[in-house]
Amino acid sequence: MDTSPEGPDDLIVAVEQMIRYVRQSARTGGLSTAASSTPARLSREGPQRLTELARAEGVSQPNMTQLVTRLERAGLARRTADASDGRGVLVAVTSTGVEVLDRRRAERARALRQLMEDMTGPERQATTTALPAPARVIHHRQDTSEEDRA
Amino acid sequence: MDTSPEGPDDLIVAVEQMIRYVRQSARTGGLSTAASSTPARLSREGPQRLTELARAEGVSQPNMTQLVTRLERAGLARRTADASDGRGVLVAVTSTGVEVLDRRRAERARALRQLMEDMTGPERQATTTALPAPARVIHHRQDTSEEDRA
DNA sequence: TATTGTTATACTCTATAACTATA
DNA sequence: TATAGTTATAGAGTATAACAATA
Repeated sequence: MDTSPEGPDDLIVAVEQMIRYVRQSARTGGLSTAASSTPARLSREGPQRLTELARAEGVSQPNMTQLVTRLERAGLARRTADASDGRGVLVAVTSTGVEVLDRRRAERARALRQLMEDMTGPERQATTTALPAPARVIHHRQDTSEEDRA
Repeated sequence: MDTSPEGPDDLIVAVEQMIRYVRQSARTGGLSTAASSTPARLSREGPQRLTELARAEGVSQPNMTQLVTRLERAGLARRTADASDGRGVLVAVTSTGVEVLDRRRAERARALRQLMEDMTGPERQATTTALPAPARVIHHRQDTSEEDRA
């Protein structure tokens, strides 16, 4: 029943190695994946409610509370009161946060570019073509399950 | 000097999404990446010294001490004294550990297979071809830097 | 009563520094 | 003195449960 000759095991190993590599490269910028994903979203989509953020990032509300506290301490994000709802807070990225994001993005891009320079032409070609595919499928899958929950 | 039309940013996003997906799927088995990588290595290569393990996994010695302690508590690994060196310990995977690894491997394979079923034929083809390429380059890069250190 | 956010608690994963025991 | 391993300490990142404030 195997669709691919090598079986999925090789792919899993490949993905795990890529995970390690990217995580290490990401750490160079001083931010973990969790710590950078939220500022990135805030910079993309503007200030948001804490609950909304937690849901969007797929983490628990207490987790997001802590994460935002850490981001605030690092000067990357800011809490402001929500004028329309006394219970809520709005979380926004700071200008420092945006700068750090840009720097980090550049570093990761450099790491990935260097990785691809070490590939053969066909490998590079195939990678460029293939990599967005799993992402697309995952994205679609997540959207669908969110609709299920709603 | 961009080699690819889309630029590396799209690839980074793709990789990050894959990381999240695989991490979530891996968690299903009850073991994090760190907690499963070491038993996997032990099952592949046999019992090893703690220091050796730490170096191979790229973590600090205290980290490995803790990790092995957790694995022992979970019944997945075992410490034995090294007869030839009173200071050392040998870490081995248990039969339970091997079973859990197998189960986990199957679960991940299923997740990945399902992911690939949602792809178009060409996407699937390209993914199978491309995914091992970054892994190969990363692997080579790690080997080289280890030689540098030695 | 339901929702928003925080606090309390606990566990994994990670690191560095200090320590113990053996070589 | 150098090496192997553990303990101490600290911080990120994650979760659930309990709580306070507001709607």
